[in-house]
Amino acid sequence: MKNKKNELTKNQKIVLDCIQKSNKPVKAYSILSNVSKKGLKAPPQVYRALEKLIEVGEVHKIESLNSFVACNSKCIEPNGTIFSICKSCDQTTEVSNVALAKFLSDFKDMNGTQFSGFNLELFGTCKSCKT
Amino acid sequence: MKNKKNELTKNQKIVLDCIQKSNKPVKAYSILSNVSKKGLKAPPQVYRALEKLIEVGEVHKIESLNSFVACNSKCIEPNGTIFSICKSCDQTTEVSNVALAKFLSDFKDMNGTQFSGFNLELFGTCKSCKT
DNA sequence: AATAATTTGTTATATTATAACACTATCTTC
DNA sequence: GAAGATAGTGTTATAATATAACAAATTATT
Repeated sequence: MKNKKNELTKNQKIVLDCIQKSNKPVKAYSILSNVSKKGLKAPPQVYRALEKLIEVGEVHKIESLNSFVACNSKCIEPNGTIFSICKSCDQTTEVSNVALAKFLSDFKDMNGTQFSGFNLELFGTCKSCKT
Repeated sequence: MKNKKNELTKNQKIVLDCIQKSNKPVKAYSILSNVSKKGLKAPPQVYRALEKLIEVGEVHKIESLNSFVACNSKCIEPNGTIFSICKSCDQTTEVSNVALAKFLSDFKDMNGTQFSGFNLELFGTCKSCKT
């Protein structure tokens, strides 16, 4: 069942706020230490908020970094994520490329069945790390 | 520097063999318990073998499952991996689709720079889980 | 208000992964 | 084939990531 106004709860807001304020993917325990002053003192509190935020699409997990980012653009693809990740500094940005998103969404398996979701992580070197 | 014959070492062979015998991605600690009878008794022994096997391309890590699979096909793409993962049973297969691989390899960032690598995980429901 | 569902706070513990160090084996080159 | 370099091994300890389980509090529904 939903929240009355379909809004995020206190803890979920606190965690989301923390993630949004970072310009890089954040690790769960880093979130935990950042929000401990706001009353979230144990891992489950953070992980539960993360789970919900991911479910509603406000947050994505960067699997290869075990880290979390806020959804910036309002994703162009509801069933998939595309990230560009700097191998050197972990700076990560959500890639909004219509052609790529469409290619992936439309992609079918050998039996012609469409996949229900995808996650693409592109690795490279970011601008600041190149110089 | 390489091994004399450019071969895998004993521990690397043991770990690779264990992964190849599985029809699903295997977790590091599952490998550990499977190979303990062959003398690998501590996590670092497994993780070091995995690191090398990944480096030489014999094994890939499935990030969203924290698990490892053997490279079956000899990948069509040297710099990227594409997996199809069953959401229900974790059955995973490496996808060898030339068009998709080419699309991803050729994909460029906003500045026109090619990425150096990619990992794509496609989620769906496998044949046996559908029935 | 009574019930149901969700969220919270908390403790404990499971799971995944690496640091550090002493030692051994192999490779290189002279 | 000895000396130094490189890579792999065995081991202990611990770091980092994530979840189970349960009681209490909050919010929504009737």
